[in-house]
Amino acid sequence: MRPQKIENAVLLERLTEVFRSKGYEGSSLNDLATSAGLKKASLYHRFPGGKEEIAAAVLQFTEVWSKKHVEDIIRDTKKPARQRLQEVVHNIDILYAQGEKTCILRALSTDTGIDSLGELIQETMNKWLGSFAFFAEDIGYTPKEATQKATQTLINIQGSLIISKGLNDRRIFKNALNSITTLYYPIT
Amino acid sequence: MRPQKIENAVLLERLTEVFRSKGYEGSSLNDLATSAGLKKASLYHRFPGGKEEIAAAVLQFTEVWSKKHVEDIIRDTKKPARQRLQEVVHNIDILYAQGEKTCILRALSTDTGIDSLGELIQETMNKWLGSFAFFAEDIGYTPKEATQKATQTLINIQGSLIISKGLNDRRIFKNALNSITTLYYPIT
DNA sequence: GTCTATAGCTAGATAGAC
DNA sequence: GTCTATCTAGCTATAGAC
Repeated sequence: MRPQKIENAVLLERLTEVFRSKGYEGSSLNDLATSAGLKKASLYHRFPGGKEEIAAAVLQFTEVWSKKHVEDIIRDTKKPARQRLQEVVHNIDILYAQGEKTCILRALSTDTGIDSLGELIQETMNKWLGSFAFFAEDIGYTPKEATQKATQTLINIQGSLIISKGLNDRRIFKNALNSITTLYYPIT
Repeated sequence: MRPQKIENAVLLERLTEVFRSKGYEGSSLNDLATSAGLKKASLYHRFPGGKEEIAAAVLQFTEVWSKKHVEDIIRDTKKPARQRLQEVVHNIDILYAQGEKTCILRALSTDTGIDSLGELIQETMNKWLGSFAFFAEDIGYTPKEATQKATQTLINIQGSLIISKGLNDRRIFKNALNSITTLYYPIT
């Protein structure tokens, strides 16, 4: 029972970064271990299920982050609506480092062929969708409109991240983030 | 000088499918060779540069496809504008198999670390962007508006592919494709 | 809990027969 | 041009010392 060299939250953050930038197959256990500041065997001690379990843990960690920085904020009806949206958009901006970093859900959605990962991805995406739809209904849109706006929000985020990186122009991500606000509060 | 077992275009189509579904690192040379109906060594004969050259060839093949099925059509001012847009949207629907298949540009944009691939991806995305912007200007939008609409078009396509797959709901892709038309021809 | 050492395998890549 | 056979390096994963 030695002391843990790296705290769990920090460990998961570091592991997330590796998967994010290299994808599932592109991230070797050596990559993961090195970035974490541990040796391969130590990673296996923490995650006996190996790479698959690490990826699952990373996705669960993402879900926890999302609950705190997206869901809980946007559903907190005690705060003014506009402020809630603004805060969440700001957190998303930080999450993706102004468009520099890709989405972990996307990075782990290709290849693999591991069903459990797909389910975790779907779970988190659904929670984002539900949260934005809740928000839209809260400020007066019909359920149908709300779902449409929430869907468009996710599309704008994911799409702009890809186009931003592909065209190597981070302004595209920035503009897309701004467009989220006008999606809910149109300039008439 | 034996006869070629598989024609070049067919070969590239098959190789594209592998990279598309498994990504760069996730696609082994055995995967690629098997799907192509050749042995590894034969692939090396066709692509001496190995996996990297195969990926580059696949991206160039994509560029040729795009010129024929997107650029040339949407820029053909002899045809009515609405019809051109409709044809291109239809081709995109087929390209992504109604949202079932991912984008090869996206699949090859993660990991790798091979600069030349990123440049090819950027090239193709830029051509799509330029084509849709040309179209928007052609039907009366200002250059600035045109660029915005073209960008939003690419965002909607890429974003809806990801969200569609992530939430396992192909209607999201279908709706996004429909929204492209209203983006250029708003229902006032 | 972390480490070194290593097993067993598959990856990308090449040599040479036909 | 395609194939079988093979090399080496890197992969995932485990055993066992501390």
